[in-house]
Amino acid sequence: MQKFPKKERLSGKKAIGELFKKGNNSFTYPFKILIHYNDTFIDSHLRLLITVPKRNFKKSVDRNRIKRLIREAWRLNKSEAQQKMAESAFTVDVALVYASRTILTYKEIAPKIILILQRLIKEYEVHTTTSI
RNA sequence: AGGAAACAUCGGCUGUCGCGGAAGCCGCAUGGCUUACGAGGAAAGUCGGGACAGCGCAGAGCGCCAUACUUCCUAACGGGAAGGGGUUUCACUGGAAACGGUAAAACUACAGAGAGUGCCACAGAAAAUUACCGUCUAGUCAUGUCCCUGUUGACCUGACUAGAUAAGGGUGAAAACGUGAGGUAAGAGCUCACGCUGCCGGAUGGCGACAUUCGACAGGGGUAAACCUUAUGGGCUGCAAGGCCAAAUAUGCCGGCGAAAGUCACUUGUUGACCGAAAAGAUCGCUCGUCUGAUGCCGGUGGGUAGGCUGCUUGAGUUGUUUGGCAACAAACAUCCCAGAUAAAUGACAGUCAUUCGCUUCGGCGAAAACAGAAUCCCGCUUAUGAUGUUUGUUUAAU
RNA sequence: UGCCUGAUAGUGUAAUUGGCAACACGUCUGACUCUGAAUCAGAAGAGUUUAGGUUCGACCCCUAAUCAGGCAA
Repeated sequence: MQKFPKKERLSGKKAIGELFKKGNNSFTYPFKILIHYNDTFIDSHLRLLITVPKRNFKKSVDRNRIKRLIREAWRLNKSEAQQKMAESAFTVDVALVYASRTILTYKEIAPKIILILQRLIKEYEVHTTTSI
């Protein structure tokens, strides 16, 4: 099943503030990526936040479309990462900030998301070994 | 065929995977399954107006703000409908001219400039009860001419003084009713004829704005999207309003804040209490009024929390028929329940069928598909928009 | 969500009862210098964010739009 319920989405002023304040910053075109490891388990093992800045896209139609495409790509490809993290005792928060100024199609976005998820798995393995 | 206005609709179906709340079922529970439903005409701008909610009643006067032809519609509006007046354009037409008449189209923030104040650059004599040049009359002086040589004759020209006048002075965006005649020392609506405009009164038509007509009077520019006058309306704040629950905490720190006249008490003074209502504060501003008024109030600063439920979607509602009305719209009857998210759902991929465009070897192939995304709800306005269809009237061509 | 300001040469600012759009820096040309900078002289560069209206006349007044900035919770 390739679902994407509410629990796997990051929400709440406090959690988002924490993520943007303490998260590790990296960049993979066209996304700016923020990752933060919570010490305790909250709702789900992997939580995602999608952001499209209003500065680059003035019309809410465009912002909505980009967010929907990213969410769709994430939903269809996230299962591997979720399986790896299934036994851990903490939660990984991820924020994707869309940094391009043009609207990409689904066929362009999907490979990038797959790439980002693979990197995420590698980073996760490093994090677990060092922390233990 | 072109362009205009109004209204309606924007992709359909199948498959695979998802999202949101609702209802039902299963489960101790996290949850799972099924069913139907799930963006717009502008959801936008936040420009008007309401509903709803809260605020130490919101009251009076002044100020402030908004609106401004009439009637009607509406819950209300700065919105809409119908009508009136005006402006511009074009055609025909009357007249010597000034200026009108008829018909059509487009536009119209359209109360008052004859209540008051201000302003009108440059140019022009003058920009608003004018007077520079000019024109005319009278007087004084000077020069000259004439002859009847006058104490002080007549006339021409010039200067000065006192008055009359507003015809002409070609400027300007705008010039003191227009044209013609009379009249006069010169002139002037000073008078007359024709025409124009305004105001008052009467009559007729219209609910009314107003129109037509008669009489009398007047002819003193423009600007109120300058101040203003008149009339009407306006309490303020907004669903992040407001209510409830949970969690957390600090009556934290700094500054400011009064008591007239009077009574009582004893510890007789920077005392306490009563009465009273001052300072201060609230009500958009000011004055009054009202209310609060000491473990209190006001201002500043700082700490904690920042989760959930409700408000929340059944409403000036949708669709249809009939009736009334020129229309906006209203009434009656029947019918239906039709989004409620919260870092924020309404989607992705594949195929196929329609629509439009281009190329066609007429088999097809390729491409495109506007403006744009609900956030308390509703009625308007404004702005952005590619098509397709229907209706209406208009222009051109043909019959 | 609800409000409030502003928009003028390339840049920063002026422009008052509504009457010729101004100043500084920058740019360009010339002079000075072996060359450059500084200095001196001169020139160009806008029609006032856009559209409509009021007025004889609009940066200024009114209406609508566009863009930018700010405030409250």
